[in-house]
Amino acid sequence: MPRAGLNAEVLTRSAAELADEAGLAGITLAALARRLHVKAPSLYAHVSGNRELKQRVAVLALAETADRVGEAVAGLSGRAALDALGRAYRDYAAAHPGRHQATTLPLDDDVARVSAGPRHARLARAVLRSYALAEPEETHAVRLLGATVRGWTDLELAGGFARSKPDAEESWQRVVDGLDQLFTSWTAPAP
Amino acid sequence: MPRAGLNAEVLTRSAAELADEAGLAGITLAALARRLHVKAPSLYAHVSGNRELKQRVAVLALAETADRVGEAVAGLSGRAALDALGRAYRDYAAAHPGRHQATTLPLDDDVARVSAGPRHARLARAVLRSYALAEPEETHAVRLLGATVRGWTDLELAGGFARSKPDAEESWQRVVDGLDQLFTSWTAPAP
DNA sequence: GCATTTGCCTACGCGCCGTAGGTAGACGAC
DNA sequence: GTCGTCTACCTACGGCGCGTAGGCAAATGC
Repeated sequence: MPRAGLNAEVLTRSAAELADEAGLAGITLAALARRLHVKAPSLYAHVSGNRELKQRVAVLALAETADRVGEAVAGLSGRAALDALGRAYRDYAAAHPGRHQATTLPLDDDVARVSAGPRHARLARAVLRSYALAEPEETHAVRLLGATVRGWTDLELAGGFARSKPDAEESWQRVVDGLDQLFTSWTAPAP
Repeated sequence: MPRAGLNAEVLTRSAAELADEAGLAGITLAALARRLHVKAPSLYAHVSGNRELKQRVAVLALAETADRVGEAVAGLSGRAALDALGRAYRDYAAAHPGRHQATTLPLDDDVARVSAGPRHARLARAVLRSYALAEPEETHAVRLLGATVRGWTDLELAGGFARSKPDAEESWQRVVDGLDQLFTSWTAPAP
């Protein structure tokens, strides 16, 4: 029998494709083995099990989104940067629903440490830089932006906007307008 | 053997407790049967299977949150209503993480129709009424509010704010300030 | 008190998980 | 080149959750 040339990297990429086709729950050692024309127990030589596999997909997805967001916002500031950042997240989730779902898994601490999570925070901060908010206000703004983009993406992916009237895209533009306006006039807390 | 007095209602409540203790994936016919001191196949007399069980928990959770939010915002308007609405969601998710998670399941169309989903939309609309936005701007604002609250809740539950410096509560207050300010000065789109 | 309905049971087959232990391909030593 | 050694992949197995089939006994109707 020839060797299949497996390793954790190949398994992770294949598992990510599986997730995009069949959802996060579709990440299964058995399904992965079928896809790679290998028997399931062989996979345990490369990953410790189902849990690790999913975490690896999550880490991959976080890195890929960070890459895309980074490219999307490069050279932009203000409203255009907000739009580009949100759009990058939305587009990635639409193109790779399974990976996006993996993104919402709670990561083990040691995994989280090597993930692109902090990069996402830095990207949001970079986008907000043009609004020149002083700390701790910038952190509050980063959190608002993060929550809104994430919530929007999840709702859109779940079809929450598909059945009601105004187009999701139209609403998105107004939301970006709103956030831009808000960050522009963001003030320190009332005493 | 005495009868256990099971029905779909009892099963759903028990499954919801199970979810809060062990996560959404902890909703298992086998675990539910153990908890009810019954054998697993007996449960199929009351629910069609695992999928229906989870959907029932989701419907229950949606109804419970809508109840809480409704009580929380009663008699309030403006910033206080925004704060109360968000807090009701956050508190519910913190107290019932499994049920909250169930809330994010995509529901079958017929299940969605009998769920409290529309009630949530009406509550958001009611909270925004005091800002007197004309359509379609109110719808955009409802979506922004929904996305932000949902994203915030998920991030907080996932521990996203626990490891970094400013308190989640402090940020939340500033976010509510921001949303209040935004909705107050919300304008029609530039031509 | 008997028939029917209904609730819970045992028995079973399937699929996925993860472990144990075996075998054969790749690879360096000489 | 042949001989270990390592490593990649294998078969075999036990465990558990799902869901179906079919049986018996408790509740219910007449």
